[in-house]
Amino acid sequence: MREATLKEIANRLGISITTVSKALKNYPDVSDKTRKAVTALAEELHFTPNSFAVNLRTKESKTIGLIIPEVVHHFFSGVVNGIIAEAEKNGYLVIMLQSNESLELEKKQVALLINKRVDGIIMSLSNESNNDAHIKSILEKEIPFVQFDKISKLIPSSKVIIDDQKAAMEAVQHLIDMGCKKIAHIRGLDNPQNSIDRFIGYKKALEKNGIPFDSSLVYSCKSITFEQGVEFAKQILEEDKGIDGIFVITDLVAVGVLAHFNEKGIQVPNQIAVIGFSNWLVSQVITPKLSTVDQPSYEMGVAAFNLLLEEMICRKEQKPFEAKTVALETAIIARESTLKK
Amino acid sequence: MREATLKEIANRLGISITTVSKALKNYPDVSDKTRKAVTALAEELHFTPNSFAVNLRTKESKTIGLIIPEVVHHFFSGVVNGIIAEAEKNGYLVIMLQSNESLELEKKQVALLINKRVDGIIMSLSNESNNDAHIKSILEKEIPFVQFDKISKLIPSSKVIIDDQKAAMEAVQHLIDMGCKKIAHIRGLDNPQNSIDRFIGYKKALEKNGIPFDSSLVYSCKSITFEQGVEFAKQILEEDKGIDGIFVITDLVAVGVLAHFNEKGIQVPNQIAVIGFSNWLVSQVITPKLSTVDQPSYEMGVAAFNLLLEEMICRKEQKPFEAKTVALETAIIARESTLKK
DNA sequence: CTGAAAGCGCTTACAG
DNA sequence: CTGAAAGCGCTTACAG
Repeated sequence: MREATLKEIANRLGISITTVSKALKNYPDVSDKTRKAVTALAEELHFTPNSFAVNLRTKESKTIGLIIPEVVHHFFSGVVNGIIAEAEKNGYLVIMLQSNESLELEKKQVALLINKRVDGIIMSLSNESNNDAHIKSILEKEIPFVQFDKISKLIPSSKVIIDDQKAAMEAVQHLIDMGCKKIAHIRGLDNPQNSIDRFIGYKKALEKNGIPFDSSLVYSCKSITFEQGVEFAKQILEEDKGIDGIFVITDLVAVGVLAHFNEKGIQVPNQIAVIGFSNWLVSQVITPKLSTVDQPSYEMGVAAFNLLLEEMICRKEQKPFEAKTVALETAIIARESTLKK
Repeated sequence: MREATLKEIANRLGISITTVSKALKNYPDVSDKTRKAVTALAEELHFTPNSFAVNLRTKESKTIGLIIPEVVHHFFSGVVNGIIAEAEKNGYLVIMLQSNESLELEKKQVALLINKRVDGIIMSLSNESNNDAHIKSILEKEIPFVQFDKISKLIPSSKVIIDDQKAAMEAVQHLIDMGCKKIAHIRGLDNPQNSIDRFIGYKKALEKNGIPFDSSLVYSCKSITFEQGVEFAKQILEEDKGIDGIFVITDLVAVGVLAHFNEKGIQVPNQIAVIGFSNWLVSQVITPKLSTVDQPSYEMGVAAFNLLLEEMICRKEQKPFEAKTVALETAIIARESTLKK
């Protein structure tokens, strides 16, 4: 089946392509009669404008690029949802790419998106990535660009983040409010900013409550896994330091802690309370249900797209654009693992 | 920064656009000297062909569309990974859209992709979707089309599936092998093919083992949720029919069953064994660890893209194309919830 | 109110 | 080996 074109409609109606185009775009300088004839025939032929031609003329693709380290994480799929939905609402489609935490791949993918001439790029950096040339090339070409979650502070673009320090402080405060006196922290890897910030938040909360910081109560993950949680739980029981609350870097690890405590018959939260971070699905279906910090992933996606849209509009209208950083609110979700009876 | 064009290169070098184009595309009828001059200048100017113009000329976008019900599911993110990676390897980019299980949205999204003139579409249907007009319109326009996972048999397109009947049979056989005598099935919604096939597999396994089918042992989900699993677990205990094994449509629901059994002190698997389907992350971190059926999600994505590529090539070369169905192997993952002591 | 014309940036059949 | 020309399908400034 051949696709209908403006030309075909024009020929059939014995009018010019110009007039057909105007009629379909509701330009005011077309007679009602002509407009009706055109729209009727367009409908009949299932005419839709050839987007390749439109792109070429308007120099816009109404498509944006999205690069993330991995969708598999529950958090990222939430963000992806938000971006795609908000983009669709605004007439944009989203090309998705995954760097799999590889700087090499990430560079190639940025080049692909630039060649594709997407109208903008949203990105969460791979762990290896920082202020590299490929990112600079985006900014140099003045392609609208937004970073989210795993960002580089060195790159002057709009950003969407959460306040990890504050969120961690609130989590630890929650444990304190529940009556915990000796609170351990299972922290993340050394490098990532959010791991560092959550650790700082933990310390600040202790300080604020006049609890002395004790570095022997901090356990550093070698990997972010269920098994790592089991291991530290075991260690904590063996050491028997009187710990009565644990703030864990992320839910997956916290679930490992709970699994071991369950096995050993430790009463959670009455003997030891546990709070995680991220509000994964798994935290709601584990027994006891895990208290955690909710990151608004969908909203993060929405915010990221809207920042991008703002920049795309500014660039198009040749107006000055100033990068913004949006920090989204997190929320403590108190469930069984901290609500003492 | 203005983008370099063929015209600019031609002007600077005092040759024709035609020759520049040919030189860059390694046509044989260009002198070595000219070719070198062209490639050198192209490099210097960071020339990349304007993809909008290329699309218009070649009538190809080197972009495919992907519609899935939800990325949040661990299974779908695996498939998405596979599709994106394999597409990238072959020079294609992927526009992703989510139907959120809404037929309405799905229809709009198909229209968006058609208007966008993607080179092909890969899709997993929403639960409400079947042999609807929007799908037919894809086939009528001869847009290469591949279905995966949640497919409609009525639609004559290539498909990538698992053999749900066989997988379900194996799951139930596993329960029987573990000594279960009275096996219940918590089945999925009425419409989806995989829900139907798993139910058929359940019946076949019983039949094969000479166990009479008892429709009162089949529980039909109204929604695929944790809560639904809790509810049926409660009902099963109340009815007290002597059920000693349950095959559950998917892990999320199975986890709900386990949660309720844990709460009531039911010994799993010794009193009642439970097996799920899909091998979600959550099934490995729950106590007891959930036995399940592993679906090869990444491989499914790779296979789906390759089937699509095959069709895209055939269409382009105007060769006849015949739809194929690829069925991937599943595997029983036996964990604590079925391994009786 | 209508339409001829230029042009977006490329590709390719054709002539020389 | 090189290039003029047509054309992909649209948009829009301009003339009438």
